Amino acid sequence: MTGVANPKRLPRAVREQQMLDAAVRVFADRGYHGASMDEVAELAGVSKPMVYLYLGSKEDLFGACIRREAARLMERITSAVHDAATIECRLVSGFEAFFGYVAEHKDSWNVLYHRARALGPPFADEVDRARHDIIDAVTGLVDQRGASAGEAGALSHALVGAADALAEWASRTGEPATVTTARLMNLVWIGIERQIDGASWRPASS
Amino acid sequence: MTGVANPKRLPRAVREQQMLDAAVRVFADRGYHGASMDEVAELAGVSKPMVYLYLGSKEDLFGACIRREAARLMERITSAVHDAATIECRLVSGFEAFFGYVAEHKDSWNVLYHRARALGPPFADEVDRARHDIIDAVTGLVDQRGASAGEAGALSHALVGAADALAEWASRTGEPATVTTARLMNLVWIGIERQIDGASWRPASS
DNA sequence: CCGTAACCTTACCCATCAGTAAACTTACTC
DNA sequence: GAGTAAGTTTACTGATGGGTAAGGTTACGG
Repeated sequence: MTGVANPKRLPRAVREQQMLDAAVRVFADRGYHGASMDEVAELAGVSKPMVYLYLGSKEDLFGACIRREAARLMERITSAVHDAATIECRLVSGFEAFFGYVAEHKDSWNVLYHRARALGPPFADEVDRARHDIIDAVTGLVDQRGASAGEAGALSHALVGAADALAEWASRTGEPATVTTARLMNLVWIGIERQIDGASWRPASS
Repeated sequence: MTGVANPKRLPRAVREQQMLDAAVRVFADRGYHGASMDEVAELAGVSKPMVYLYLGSKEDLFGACIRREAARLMERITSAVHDAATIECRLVSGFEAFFGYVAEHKDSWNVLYHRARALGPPFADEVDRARHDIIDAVTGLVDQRGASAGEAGALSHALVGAADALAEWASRTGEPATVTTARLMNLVWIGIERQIDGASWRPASS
């Protein structure tokens, strides 16, 4: 019983959330295959059959974790971007929200980015769909003038990838989200503007 | 016996490479915990005790895979960058080499990027060290004038992260490495130049 | 104060899989 | 063509861990 003290009987909805909290943590620490249902149950302060009763199989549990955490992340970003006028503002708000989320919910980010993405079709697809929702939103920002087909999509992927890497960096150095956002904007904003305007870099030498 | 036909006895050095080939594939497909030594042995066309005799434990085997694949990737990039004069040329050559490698050795990239990175200290450190060698090289390129402390480091992380994401994109669309490289340069080159010159973007609103 | 339903546990089964013991077979040397 | 070392296998063990059966305990409505 090293889990949080749960001396009392609790309603199902509460227990389920506790189990999901524990599961996110264990999956974040050990990965899908490395995690054991016993450990999840223990950390949740509950016996194993409870987990199976409420959340189903290990796959079901992992799926539930992914859905909950992805929804939280998405909600944070979309609500931040919601009331920003210009493209630049939306990008800045989105990045700040993202970096803030990763800093405050490392386990959640770990499960989504490191663990789920590394898995086969059942789960990687789920999280990739969420990722693509973000990328598509970015693409929409960058491609308002309907530029060349793949251009904007590739750019969005690169942008999100850069943000991922910077999030990791920032969570190690502990710098505030606004600073990290400035770094990223500093690197890519002119390139994005150029994409919006249709200009492009040409290879000079090889 | 679904593995490659190995009807004959082979010298140790050859068998070891076959085993590593098989291991890289299985680890790429299933992840460290999901992979079984039986499957590795079968795919290598050999029985399990051979794997243990030649490569040691599962951890040893995974470590050997990581080291071999990381060395291959590093060697390809460094040799490509070697004879390029300007910063711009070095970046372009490095990116092209990287995208080319990922396209041609998906399993290798998968193990290094998705599988090993998602693991705990023993392996993640190993591959992170290789990753940092690359990032440091990029930092050296970008920070030749000795700019502000963290700036160049953060930029390199973002750059490598963007490259990772684009590599994934490129491996899905199948576009040639030169095109992907142009996309990336198009996005970040001006920002990099600005970093080299010491200029910086400043948040305007929000 | 009794029933019943929601909450929760102990104790087990069995498949998978890392790792090994012991022996067999081919090739190469002297 | 004996001797031996390298290459290789079959057949096992022991632990881990997903999943379940059967039953115990608290709350709460009637």
